[in-house]
Amino acid sequence: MEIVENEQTCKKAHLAIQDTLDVVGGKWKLILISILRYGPFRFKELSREAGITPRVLSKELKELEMNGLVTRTVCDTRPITVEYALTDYSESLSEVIMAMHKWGTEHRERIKKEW
Amino acid sequence: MEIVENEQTCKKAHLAIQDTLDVVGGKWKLILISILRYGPFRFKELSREAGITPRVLSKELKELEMNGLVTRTVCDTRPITVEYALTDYSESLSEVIMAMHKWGTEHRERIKKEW
DNA sequence: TATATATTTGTAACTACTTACACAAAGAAT
DNA sequence: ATTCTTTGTGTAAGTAGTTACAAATATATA
Repeated sequence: MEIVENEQTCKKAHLAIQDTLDVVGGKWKLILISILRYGPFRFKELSREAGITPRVLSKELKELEMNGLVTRTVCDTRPITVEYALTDYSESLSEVIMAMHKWGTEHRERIKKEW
Repeated sequence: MEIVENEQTCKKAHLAIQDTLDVVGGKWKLILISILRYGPFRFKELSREAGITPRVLSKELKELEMNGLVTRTVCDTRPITVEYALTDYSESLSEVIMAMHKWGTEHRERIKKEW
């Protein structure tokens, strides 16, 4: 019985990871969220900061908006500008972001020391 | 000066995230690691458990091995079997894995309650 | 009138990722 | 001799992700 239970726990575990990846997986979403943690950005600023083409940025932001992680606000300026900001809900991702930030930093240090 | 400092911090932050994604980003690596946390798996078991084709599994495991996260052990059985296991270093990813596991679980709950 | 701005979208090309399928090795079982 | 096993690899085909480029919109400036 132990083995079966463990198997089911294992399956549940990676389904949970899968759920997360479905929302913030891919090449850009976590990068964009980590940038927006520093404040709202306009479309072009985000594009430049992340090094992402407008075509893809537009698609990624739409998906983040649909998942309730980002808001899109049209500003009444000439020409019109659009501001993207994180939602309160996106705060729930802070542990994920911080853990990845920490690991990336430490891993880079480790690689450096190897040589 | 504040703005410039903030800009640099922001850039550093998403470079760290990028470093992490370079190692464990993509569709499969975090899934595989989360499975291997339940113990060593043989090639075919991993393939079945993750729902990944042999062709891709082989490539992913090689990359994980190159980055010091997984070991590959050939067992002296007939026919030969190969066991894959996590390294000690992979333990450093536990915060990332656990944070994603937690978020995925809670996000699924949230979605369920919406309806 | 001509030009410039910011935020997209449309199209086509290109690259990367993933799958499907067959097959190789090497001994074991029938 | 034939078939089965596990762990892969090779090839080709298909799907998804990304880029480059042009253009639309609406308005301001020269």
